[in-house]
Amino acid sequence: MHIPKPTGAELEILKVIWDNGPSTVRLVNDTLSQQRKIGYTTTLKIMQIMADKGLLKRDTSGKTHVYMAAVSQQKTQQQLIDKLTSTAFGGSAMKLVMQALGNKKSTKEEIDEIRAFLDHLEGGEK
Amino acid sequence: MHIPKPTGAELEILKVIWDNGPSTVRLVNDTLSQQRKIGYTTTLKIMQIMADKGLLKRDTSGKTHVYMAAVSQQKTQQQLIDKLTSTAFGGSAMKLVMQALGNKKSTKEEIDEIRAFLDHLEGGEK
DNA sequence: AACCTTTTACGAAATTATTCGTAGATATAT
DNA sequence: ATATATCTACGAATAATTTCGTAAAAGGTT
Repeated sequence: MHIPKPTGAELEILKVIWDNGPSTVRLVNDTLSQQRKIGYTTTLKIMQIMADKGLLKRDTSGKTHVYMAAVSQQKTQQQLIDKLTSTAFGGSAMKLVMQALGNKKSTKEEIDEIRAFLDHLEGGEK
Repeated sequence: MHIPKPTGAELEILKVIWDNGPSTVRLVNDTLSQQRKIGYTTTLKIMQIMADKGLLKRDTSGKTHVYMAAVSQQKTQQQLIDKLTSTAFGGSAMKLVMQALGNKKSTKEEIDEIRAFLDHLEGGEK
């Protein structure tokens, strides 16, 4: 089965669950409600849809269902980066990286961190 | 006036115009048609909407209107990166960069290019 | 048991985005 | 000038996403 890319609202929910671990609709909705106006049944509905799509798994043994992520944060992030890279950066991840670095005030620490990361990357190459 | 973020179909069209410069609906549609099935009037309609939104400007002096980008590729790319950063990377552009670099086979040349870019960045700091 | 609260299920409305058919205008060719 | 092709304008159909009202089920409490 192919798991589709999460929509905007779905991504919001995934973020809450990635941060908090397995969660009830109540917790997710309380968290989202701090950011924007959203009804309980709206959150419920989207989470049900996500379970159908395979984005979430759920434990329905109790009265209150517990939902957990069925897709990893990392894989999802990569999926989104790939999409953005191909749609807006002509397929070049490097261009995306440059753009992300360019318009950003970076501290020396952050820059050094990336340098270290590059060294590590290069070291890992055969 | 606030110019909204382009939708998926709008971004496709912007890309064609960024690549080719001021373009007619015909050219844009011919280009998009090579990638996927899309009717002429669909392309026309979206481009008209984009002009209304302020994403495109158009010269209507001739019979065949000529559309040009009203938003720069760079600014739009940055806007998309910012969105992705905030929605999927907890606001950290660095995390996004790491992720983009990490799951990517990079050549030594590309890595060196980024190093040079980092040096330049650091040099540019006040 | 009768009541109150919380939850799920369902369906449909509202919103946003995409698609295209049809009509009328404008130009080009014969 | 009539026919043909191309273009814009307009409106509406379709699709995808987000929203929430209502009702029934499940647990709690008294």
